[in-house]
Amino acid sequence: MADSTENGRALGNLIFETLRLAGRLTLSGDALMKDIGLTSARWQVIGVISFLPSPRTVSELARTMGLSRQAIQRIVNDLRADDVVCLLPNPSHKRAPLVDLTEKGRKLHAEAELRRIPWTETLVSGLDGHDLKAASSALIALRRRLEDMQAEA
Amino acid sequence: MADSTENGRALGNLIFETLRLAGRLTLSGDALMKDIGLTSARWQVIGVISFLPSPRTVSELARTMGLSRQAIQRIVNDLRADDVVCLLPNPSHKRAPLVDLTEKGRKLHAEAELRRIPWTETLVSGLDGHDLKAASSALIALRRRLEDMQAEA
DNA sequence: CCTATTTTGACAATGTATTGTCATTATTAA
DNA sequence: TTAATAATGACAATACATTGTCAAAATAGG
Repeated sequence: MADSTENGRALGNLIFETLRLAGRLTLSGDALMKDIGLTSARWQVIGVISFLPSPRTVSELARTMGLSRQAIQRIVNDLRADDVVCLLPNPSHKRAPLVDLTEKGRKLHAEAELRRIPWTETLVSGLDGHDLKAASSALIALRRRLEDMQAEA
Repeated sequence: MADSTENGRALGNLIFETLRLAGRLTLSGDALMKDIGLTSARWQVIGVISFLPSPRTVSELARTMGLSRQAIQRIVNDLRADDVVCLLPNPSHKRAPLVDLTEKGRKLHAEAELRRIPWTETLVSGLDGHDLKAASSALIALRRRLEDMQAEA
C-alpha cells in the first residue's frame, strides 16, 4: 500500500486483518454451533438477547449489534419460526414487539455457552490479556471514528 | 459474558468488536467507492490484484484474501463482465487462467487510491501508531490460532 | 508411465446483509 | 390539538459468501 504516512500503512494493515479475522470468526462460529442448529448470525442474535437485561425490539437489537434492522428482522423471523424466540407485546409501541427467548431458546443458548466457553479458553491461551484489551480499544476507537464520519455525511 | 477467566472475557469483547468494525468498514468502503461503481468486495479484489507483483489465479487470490475461491470467482466474473479485469492464459495450468487488470481496471484502481488515501489519513488522525500495530499483531495471532484449530479438525 | 490424490472452474442451494420503498405508528414541534 | 418528522415492520431487489457437487486438469507417488 502506498500511503503517505507510516500510520496510514499501519491502519491499512489493521483494516485488512480485521476483515480477514471477521471472516475466520464467522467460519469458526458456524462450525462450532453447527450440530445444535445455530449459525454465527443466529448465535449472535441469541447472545445479545440473552445478554441484555430485558427484551428489546428488533430495531434496538440491530442498533446494539451495528447491523441494519432488516438483517435482524430476518434472523428474528427465522428464529421465531423455529420457536427459539417469541414476541411480547410492547406497551409503549403497538407495532414494535419485544423479542424474548422461549424456553427452547434459553436451552439453546445454554448449549451454545457450553461450547463457546472452552472454545474461548483454548483460543485465548498464548495470547496476552493486555494485548487483547489494547486491540479492543483500538478497534472501538476506529469504529467510532467511522461512525462519526458516516453521521456527518 | 460469563467466561471463566478475565482473558476469556477480553477475547469475547475483542471478537464482538472485530465483527462490529468489519461491518462498519464494509459500509464505509461501499460509500467511499460508490460513485466510481465499486463495492467493498470488488475494491478489495482489485486492490489485491494490484498489490501482487504478477497476475494470479482465482484460487491464489482467494487464498491470499482468506475467502473461498467461489466467492472470488463470482467477483472476478462480474469484474470481467465490466471489463475491469481480464484473463491471461496460464502456461502452467490450462484451466486456471491468470487474472489481470485491464487498462480500465488500472484507471479504476488509481481512482480508488485517490479516495482511499485521504480517507485513511482522516481516519488515522488521533489514533496511536503503536496501538494500531499492536492491534494488528493481536488480530493476526488470533486468526492464526483459528486457522490452526480449523486445520486440525 | 500410470494411478491416486489434489486442485480448479462451474453450477446450485443456502444463509447473510445491504439499500430502497411503503404504510403505519410514535414523537416532536408549532 | 394538530401537523410535520422520525421510527418501525414488511417486502423486494441486489450483493456477498458459504457449502456441496461435478468434471477436467495438474501433481505426487509408486
